[in-house]
Amino acid sequence: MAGGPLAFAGAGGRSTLSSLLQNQRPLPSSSSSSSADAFFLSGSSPPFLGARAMLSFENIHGANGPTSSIFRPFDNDENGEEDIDEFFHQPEKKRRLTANQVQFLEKSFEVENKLEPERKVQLAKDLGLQPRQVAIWFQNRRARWKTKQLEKDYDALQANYDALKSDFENLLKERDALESEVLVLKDRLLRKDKEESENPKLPVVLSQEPTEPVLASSSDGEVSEVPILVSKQDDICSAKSDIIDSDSPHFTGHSSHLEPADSSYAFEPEQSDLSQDEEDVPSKNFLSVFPKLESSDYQENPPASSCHFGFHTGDQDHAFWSWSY
DNA sequence: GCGAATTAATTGGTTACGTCA
DNA sequence: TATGACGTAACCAATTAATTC
Repeated sequence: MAGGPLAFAGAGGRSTLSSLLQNQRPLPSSSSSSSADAFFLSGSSPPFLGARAMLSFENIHGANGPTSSIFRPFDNDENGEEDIDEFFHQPEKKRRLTANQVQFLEKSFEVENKLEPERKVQLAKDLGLQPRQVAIWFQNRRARWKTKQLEKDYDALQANYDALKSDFENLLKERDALESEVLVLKDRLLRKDKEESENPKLPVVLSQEPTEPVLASSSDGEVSEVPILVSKQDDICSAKSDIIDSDSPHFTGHSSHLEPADSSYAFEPEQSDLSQDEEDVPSKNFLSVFPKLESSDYQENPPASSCHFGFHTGDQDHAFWSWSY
């Protein structure tokens, strides 16, 4: 950002001798004796060359009317001293650049918004301006460009923010919907558990001797296999829900029937499960339990049916295996 | 005539570079 | 040769003031 040797010259307000020499605008308020001294002592071009050059350009392009009397003294040596004095008391008027000058500068700015010294001099020459004026124009033009750029950036950021906000709100709505769905499903499971607990059949099946429940008799004495299997699977599902939701009041009761092989890790999600989507959490969590359980003696006797969960139930293992087949 | 917007120019500060002791 | 002081130029942000609308 800092100015290098290739940067353009004379834009600063530093009160060095060279900058004073470059200061071509003897405004009444700023025309100090130092600048005048610099002018007279240096013996170089008058510090008013800028305005003069501007007017000369205007004369060339016929933009701003007749030549100002200000510059007659510099063109006429006859009464120069008197006119110089008149010049010093002439109020300086800021002249706007002509449309042609601005257009030329704009095109140049589009090519490169930094101004090398050679380019500055060339532009000044082409436009009939002081190099300092060209430098100032580029400086102001960069400032305007930066302001517009900031506005653009702000708009872009605002749009980005709005889009993200909208996405976030949609996600919140989606989350709320999913939470509602989870509540409905939980409620359904609880009701199911309640119905099962009120129905004496199902708990009895699980608490019976292993060999008997396989083909348990119904209350009317008929042997029925299918209903029992279905009931057991339903019960497993209930257990599943209890595992998921250990806060459930039914959890303790069922845990006596479906005691995990090793409770120290049975409810511990596998590492890989931690990164899973929360979608369908219950089933995933539920399934994630059983690979752990496989590490027990269950692994030595691979099940033939999906109902073999390998719960470490001690003597009751027989009941499961019998039931499984 | 007046106020707002635009813009040329100034001011003051910072930084990079060259020179010199 | 390395280094610090100094001068110079370029740059920027903020501001002023003339001009235009």
